[in-house]
Amino acid sequence: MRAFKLEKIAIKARTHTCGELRAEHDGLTVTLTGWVDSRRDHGSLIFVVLRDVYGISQVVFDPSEDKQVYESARELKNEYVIKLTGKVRRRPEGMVNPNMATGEIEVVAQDVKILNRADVPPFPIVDDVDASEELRFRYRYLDLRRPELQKNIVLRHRAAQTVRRYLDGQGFFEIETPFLMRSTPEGARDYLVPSRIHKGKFYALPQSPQTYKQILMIAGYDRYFQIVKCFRDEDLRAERQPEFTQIDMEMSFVEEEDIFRIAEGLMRTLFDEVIGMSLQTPFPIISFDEAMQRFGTDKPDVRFGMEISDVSEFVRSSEFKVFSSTVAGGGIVAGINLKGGAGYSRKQVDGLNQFVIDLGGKGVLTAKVKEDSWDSSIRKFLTDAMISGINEKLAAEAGDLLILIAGEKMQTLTNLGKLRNKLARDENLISKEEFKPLWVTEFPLLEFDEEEQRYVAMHHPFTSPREEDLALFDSSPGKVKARAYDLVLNGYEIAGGSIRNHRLDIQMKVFNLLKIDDKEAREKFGFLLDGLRFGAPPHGGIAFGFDRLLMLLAGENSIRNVIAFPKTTSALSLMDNAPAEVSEKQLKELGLKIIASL
RNA sequence: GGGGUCGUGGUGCAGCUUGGUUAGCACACCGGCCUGUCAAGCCGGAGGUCGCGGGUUCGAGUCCCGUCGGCCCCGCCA
Repeated sequence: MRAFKLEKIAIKARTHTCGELRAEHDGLTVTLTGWVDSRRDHGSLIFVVLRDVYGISQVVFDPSEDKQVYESARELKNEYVIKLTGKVRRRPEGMVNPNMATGEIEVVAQDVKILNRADVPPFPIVDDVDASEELRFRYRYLDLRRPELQKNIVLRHRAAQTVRRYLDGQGFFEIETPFLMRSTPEGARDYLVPSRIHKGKFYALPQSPQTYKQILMIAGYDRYFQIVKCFRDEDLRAERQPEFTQIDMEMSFVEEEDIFRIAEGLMRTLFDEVIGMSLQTPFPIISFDEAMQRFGTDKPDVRFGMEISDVSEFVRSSEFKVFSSTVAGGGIVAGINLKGGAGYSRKQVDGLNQFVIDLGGKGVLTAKVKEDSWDSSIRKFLTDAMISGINEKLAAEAGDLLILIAGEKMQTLTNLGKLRNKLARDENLISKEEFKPLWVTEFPLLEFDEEEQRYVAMHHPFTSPREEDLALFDSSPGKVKARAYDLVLNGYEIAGGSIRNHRLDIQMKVFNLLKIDDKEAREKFGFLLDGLRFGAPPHGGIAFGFDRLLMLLAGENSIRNVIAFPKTTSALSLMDNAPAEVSEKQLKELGLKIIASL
């Protein structure tokens, strides 16, 4: 990839790129342009490594070849931009560098021209840079000059082209949707844009093009896609940026399986063409309930085991109050088995306990499994039958560490799920080379929001309920399942979507459950509701988190390393200092006034 | 909104627990030597007042409070 040939670029200033010269070019006179990567001065022999985005080449300045050119090389410093002409020759016996793509040859300098000088950079332009991320962000143009990041950015380009080619081949049309749209209720906090022409009114930047793509289906475009920026004004994480890119898709006349096949085909093509890895399709499917039960999360990492087991049945009548009363009160006792973890020290076990307490739980109870019994503070409260039951359920063997949590069902499972991930990281149970995608389906349509004291959509308010659950709408809305699905890869949600409501009556029923009355629905989503009245086809779609997917393809653990200009965890851009104050004049034009910042 | 952690020459770190000599090391940088390096080597040199503000103290990089910023996590993210 980095040995791109110059003939394809056709720039007069140079004849070749820094990455393309090989033994076959021996004897050729070439001109290269690029940045000085390093200079090694041997007194009367100077080596300069020249770099561009395509690779690096070694240049030799030899006074016995050309005294004057040799003298001018003494002036070269790191990151100077130069144009260099010289003769390619095979390196002498024993001097070949096998770690370098161009290591068989070197260029004997005949002429060098400094196109621009450079100050000493604040950090070296090398792959294993140890500069802080803060510094790298401030000088992002230098950071982006590092081969490692250039590789990621080029990988991103390749992936985007692959997406376009694949989806075009599947009959999708790429259609742009507005960035300036109206703010809608539900979901994430919007980024707002004040209107100058209509003072006091605001546009919102899209959290996703959701309504537009549904409108496109109603308009008959059949298959739509877009590689598009989305904006959410929420707090950041290693895998979350305030603006991020989605591969957004929507299709008419489809059911879940149709979308799975397209999404799987896209994944296969991406993994094959971008990193040369073949994925097995179809991907396995598990339900939301099963994911929660076995992994304590709706985005399980299935590259390792350590699954959660519910052991409530064994301790229901235990003398240990914490267990028996939890189960009696409708809660559960569940646990995971850290194979070979019996060697954990008191301090390590305390650490696990504190981890769960920090998550808002009550802590953990542990048992070190011995040949005939347990080494545990709760041993004395449990009968032999209880212990062997739990042992069997958790597949416990001597030398294992069992970690149990008692409490409300969802919280217990969730905390065990987080503990499971933490332990896998701590114990290095995760293979870096492996990719294990799976579909998670049968999500609840709604979840109860304690803060707002009402149901909110788990996916989004346009998601269709399952036909067979319509009867539950009035009696127990919390039990209604949605026709929604997530694609999970190695513990990351990399895509999510649903079959949408194309029938107006069902859409209105969902709005009513969300406590959005007819008037508000009409006001906020009138255009979409009207559209549903004029011949809306059944439709559904999915959106991939492009940055997250690239992070996994590139083997990075932060989304920031696959985004050219990312923001910090406090949503700042350290290079250009956004966000920034604006002039009085600008505010006045917008009819805005800043109230004292708190 | 909350928790954790970090902030010391250009860069990465040590020093902080037990306040007190010229704040130490490595890399980078500058000068010199060196014809086969590719983490080049050898010799020499310059460069910091410890994120910022306040406090305690005879005395603060070191203790306390606040604040700003980076990173990680919880909440949040349909």
